[in-house]
Amino acid sequence: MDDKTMQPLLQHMLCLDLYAANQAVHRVYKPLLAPLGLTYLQYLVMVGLWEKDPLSVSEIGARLGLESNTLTPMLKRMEAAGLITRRRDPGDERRVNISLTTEGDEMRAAAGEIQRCLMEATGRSEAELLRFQEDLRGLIGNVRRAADDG
Amino acid sequence: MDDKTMQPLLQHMLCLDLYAANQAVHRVYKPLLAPLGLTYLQYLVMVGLWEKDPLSVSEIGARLGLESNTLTPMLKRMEAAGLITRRRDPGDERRVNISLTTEGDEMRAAAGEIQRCLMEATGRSEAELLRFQEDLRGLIGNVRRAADDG
DNA sequence: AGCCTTTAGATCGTATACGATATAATCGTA
DNA sequence: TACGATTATATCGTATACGATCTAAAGGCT
Repeated sequence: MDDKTMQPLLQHMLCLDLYAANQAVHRVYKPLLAPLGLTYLQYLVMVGLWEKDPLSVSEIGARLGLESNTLTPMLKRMEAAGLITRRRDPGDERRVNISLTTEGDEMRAAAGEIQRCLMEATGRSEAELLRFQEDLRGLIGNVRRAADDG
Repeated sequence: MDDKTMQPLLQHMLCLDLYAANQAVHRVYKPLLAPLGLTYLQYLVMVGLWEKDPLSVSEIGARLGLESNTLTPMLKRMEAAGLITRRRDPGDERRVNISLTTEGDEMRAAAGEIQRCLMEATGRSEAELLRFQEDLRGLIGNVRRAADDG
């Protein structure tokens, strides 16, 4: 086994493909979200709020794998854009409840079409995507456990 | 079909899983790379240079899907850290050749072990990972084509 | 009640990302 | 050979990410 095979070749690295896949998906979303004035991450927050409203900052963080250091500035931008409101929870003053404004709620109508575009962009059937997603989630679980242990 | 099924549920969104997968891998790498003083992205650049040296900025960009607006500042940081050198190509003064310093080249030795840790973190066999990677690359290709067309 | 710990957000500094734009070098072609 | 188009990199502004640290509120325990 020579030097070449001992080192991680870029073309063999799964991490790079995950990086590239995420980037590619991000790039499909951007032009679809631009007319709504939403970034990719902001869209993911909106999807969460369309499911359940209100959500605390940490509840949003649990869904997206992010913490207040990333979320607080972004949520302030979304508040300034008139998409959401931020209010201290009366029952627990540590928590900040995030709610959709009327304007934010009305964007929900555009989301179905965006999701359809994404499905189509993958060139896969719904069944294929579900199988792939299941595989991906198993891998995520393993990697997260490894990160927490190590 | 009610409102709920018309909207993209967060738990069904593949994009979120790709986002989470990338994040999880990133988090496994970080502590492994910290002793080397490398960020995740800087590591990916180093891997490229361990394969071929020198590389131009755009050659690195083609491998990582990034452009000079991201790479130039990062490469300057790597230069300041003594990992690489940046020199204009004498044959084409538009190009900037990136080369490893002796210190940068010597880090190569640590890369094999890091790669092994990552493989292990996935909890998958090499064959399983290759199959998954092939699937992922197919999906990336489709999504990129969709992004370029649309 | 007093006090220690935990929890939820916020802040700061640094490092990606990327659209838009600028600049200089090279190329193509009339 | 002049000159518009293209190419390679750099710069700027804004938006993520995240480790480290701070503050305030809540919880637990004596």
